[in-house]
Amino acid sequence: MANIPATHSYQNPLGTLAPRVRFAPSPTGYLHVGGARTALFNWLYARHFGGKLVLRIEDTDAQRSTEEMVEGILQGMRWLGLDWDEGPYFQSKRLEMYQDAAARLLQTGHAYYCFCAKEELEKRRAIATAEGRAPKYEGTCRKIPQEEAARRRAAGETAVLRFAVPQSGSTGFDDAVFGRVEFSNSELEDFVLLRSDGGPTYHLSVVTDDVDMKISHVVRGADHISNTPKQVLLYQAMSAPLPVFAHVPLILGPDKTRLSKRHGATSVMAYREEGIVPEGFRNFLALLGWTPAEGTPEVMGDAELIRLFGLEGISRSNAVFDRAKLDWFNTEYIRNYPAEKLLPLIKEEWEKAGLKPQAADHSDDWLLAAINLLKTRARSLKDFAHSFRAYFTDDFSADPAAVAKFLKDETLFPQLAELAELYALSPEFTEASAEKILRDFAAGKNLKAGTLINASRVALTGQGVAPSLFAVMVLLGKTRTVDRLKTAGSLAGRAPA
RNA sequence: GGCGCUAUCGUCUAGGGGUUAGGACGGAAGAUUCUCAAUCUUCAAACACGGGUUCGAUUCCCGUUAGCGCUACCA
Repeated sequence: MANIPATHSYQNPLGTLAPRVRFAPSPTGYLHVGGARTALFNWLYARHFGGKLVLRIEDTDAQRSTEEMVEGILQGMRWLGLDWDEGPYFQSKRLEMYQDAAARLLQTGHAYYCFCAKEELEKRRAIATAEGRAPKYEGTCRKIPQEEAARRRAAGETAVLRFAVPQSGSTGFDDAVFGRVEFSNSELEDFVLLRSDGGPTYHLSVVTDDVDMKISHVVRGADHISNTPKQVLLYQAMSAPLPVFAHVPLILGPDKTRLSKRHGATSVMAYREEGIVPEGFRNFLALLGWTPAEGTPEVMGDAELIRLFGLEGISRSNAVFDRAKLDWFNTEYIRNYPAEKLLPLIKEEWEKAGLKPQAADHSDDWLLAAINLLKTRARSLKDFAHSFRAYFTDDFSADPAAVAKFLKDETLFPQLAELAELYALSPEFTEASAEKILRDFAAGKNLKAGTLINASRVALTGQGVAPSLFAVMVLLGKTRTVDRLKTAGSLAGRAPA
């Protein structure tokens, strides 16, 4: 703990040297944006303090959990570069432990068997709701003497195990983000610990595991605030020290409702598909609900994020997921990445688009030069396989809007062909020479150089937007430049000149 | 419905008893003229409402409203 910055308050109720945090997703869906942000915060916290991140898969709901989702979550974490130090542990493999914990709770009088039929409870709940009463379990079976309950169990009667919530007083905790949160015990119902099939429910498995795994800081979504008092009660019943709870506000869609499928991409892998670079996504996510000290630039790499991260910077209000800002982060990262780092990522995009790059000189160096020329204009990795396609293959088509804007005048085609001849004849082919030839040619024809430049750009790249034309020419090389200028007419959808 | 949490530009947020309420994204305008998705410059844009407390509230307190969360033999 020697290198903990003094600016960050650090308390560790478990007294372990460094914090132990966990990310505990339920594999009932892919790693979604909210889950990824929770994972990220835990990861940043662990890395900042040199602690451990435990990955735990909460798959006690056998109906809804699938192996495919487990793999999806792991994939998402790997893509985001969030490595964990322990696990993944699977709750489905720790069932005995929960049952032991439940047995102890029964023994110590903190739990009791409930024989009420599920259907009956549902009916009662429905009536209570209809009458405007709180649909809370009345504690009917709490009155059953222990011996009688044991007898009925032995006779084979099915039952769930419920936690006996204190009937008065209140339960609270000091949240690192929200401060003191207090709930009256009368608001809490005798929640189920063990289902009738003997499987644990969420509350039991979470706190049993968090205690067993010596989790010092529970950093999770704010949707768990209301669950926390039940868990606090469980810690107390188990005579275990409370961890620090830090609840993180939720991420909402643009309509301010909880982020969900109807807001588009919900799995983080969908962002990879869209050409988002992981570090950019991570940076964006980190700033949703957390702000470092004032004056820090928003673009921060891992090291900076880890150095600055702390629970005290977490906000208490929900944050709206702003796609435009994500895209901005993405462009920042792409432009600041060295081409060497971009190349493998871009190769994936080419593969996905079925594009086989034909480098002018067949070398990676050429590809890197091309990437360096283009990267300041990229918004997504996908651009390299789509709007930048013409740089990497001769098999491309023109953007109709660009043609309409710069290449609609038919008289341009013979001019471009003539210009192409000049280039073909020129012994020199540099940015300066290419520019001189074009400008001289334009002057001779009494044409505006800009008109010719713009037309050439479309002819060469199929796009209305590109880097400086002469840089593009040199990059493409003389042969391609000449060819494309000559065939501009067919590219524009007209008969070849 | 009950309980809990939250409330500063459209969005992410800084700030905090007296400020021209700051920044970033996005938007608008201009510059550049070889395009803009590049670059530079400029602009618009917020303290939810009502009561207190106070010399003074956006800031503290209470209420209202709104949003979100929880209210399962899901997690």
